Amino acid sequence: MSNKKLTDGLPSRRSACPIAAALDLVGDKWSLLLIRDIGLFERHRNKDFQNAAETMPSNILADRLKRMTAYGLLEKRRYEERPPRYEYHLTRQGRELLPVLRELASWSERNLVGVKIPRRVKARAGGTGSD
Amino acid sequence: MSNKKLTDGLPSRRSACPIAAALDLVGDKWSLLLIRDIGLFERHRNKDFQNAAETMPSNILADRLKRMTAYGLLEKRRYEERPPRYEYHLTRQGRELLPVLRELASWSERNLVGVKIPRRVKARAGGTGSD
DNA sequence: CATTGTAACTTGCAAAAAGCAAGTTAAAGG
DNA sequence: CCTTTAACTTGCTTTTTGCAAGTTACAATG
Repeated sequence: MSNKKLTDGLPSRRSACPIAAALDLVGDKWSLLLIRDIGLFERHRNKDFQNAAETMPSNILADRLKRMTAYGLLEKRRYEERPPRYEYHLTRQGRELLPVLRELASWSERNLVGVKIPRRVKARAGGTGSD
Repeated sequence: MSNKKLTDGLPSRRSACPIAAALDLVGDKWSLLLIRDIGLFERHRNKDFQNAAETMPSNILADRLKRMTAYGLLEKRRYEERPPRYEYHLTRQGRELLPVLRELASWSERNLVGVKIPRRVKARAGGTGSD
């Protein structure tokens, strides 16, 4: 009955930079994975999202669906009336984010396959000449 | 002398999905903006980053530079010896993220120019047919 | 017609990350 | 010595995320 924090103040732009503006909308931990689920993995329903490999918390899931619907990236459709059930689809704007995801995936496959995440880092100077 | 939290446990992959893996590395609020600063805006030094339009907190900045250097996305170079001064450059891996940023910027320019962020949202069902 | 089941959320509280301001370090220059 | 500057670091507050349990609207079962 009372939306409080997460759904109230939607983010304002940090700057005029288009990259920053895009990240203000979808630059959090989960939004782009939801776009991936819907646009690339044919997942459309609440339960489908919960069955994704990443197990996103249900409150965050609900919030992101709401936010991205409000932004116009997603569209919420009732697919069943009498027990009211819903599914989410990408709008044109949402669909046009897929090339970003494909670039990310491509980068990941080229550069990250089997990347070993270091445990403890000191990050001191003195370039290793990785160029 | 004692790194504590932010620099210690580097993120582990949420899943085997390459998109998720990429976002585990750079899917936070600031990392991609730093890649942008270095790769697109010719900013390389601590102070340059602080002069960016977005005013990132200095502790977060330090942490992200350290993390991304540890990941192999950035390279730290000493450009002056006797007062020790450093600058950061993209490695090949870091540079190959730029197409992702270009896609993001392109999406933003096509879909977000002058987007009015709504103030308060209820996000109820009943599609508006935005497709 | 009470009981169980299920999708789609919502709520409360704890944990983690981000943000802010002030402090530190290593030197140069006066 | 005293001030200045780049490049961080530290302590503390605020915001976001995560977890677990609860709620709502029905359908189906017995």
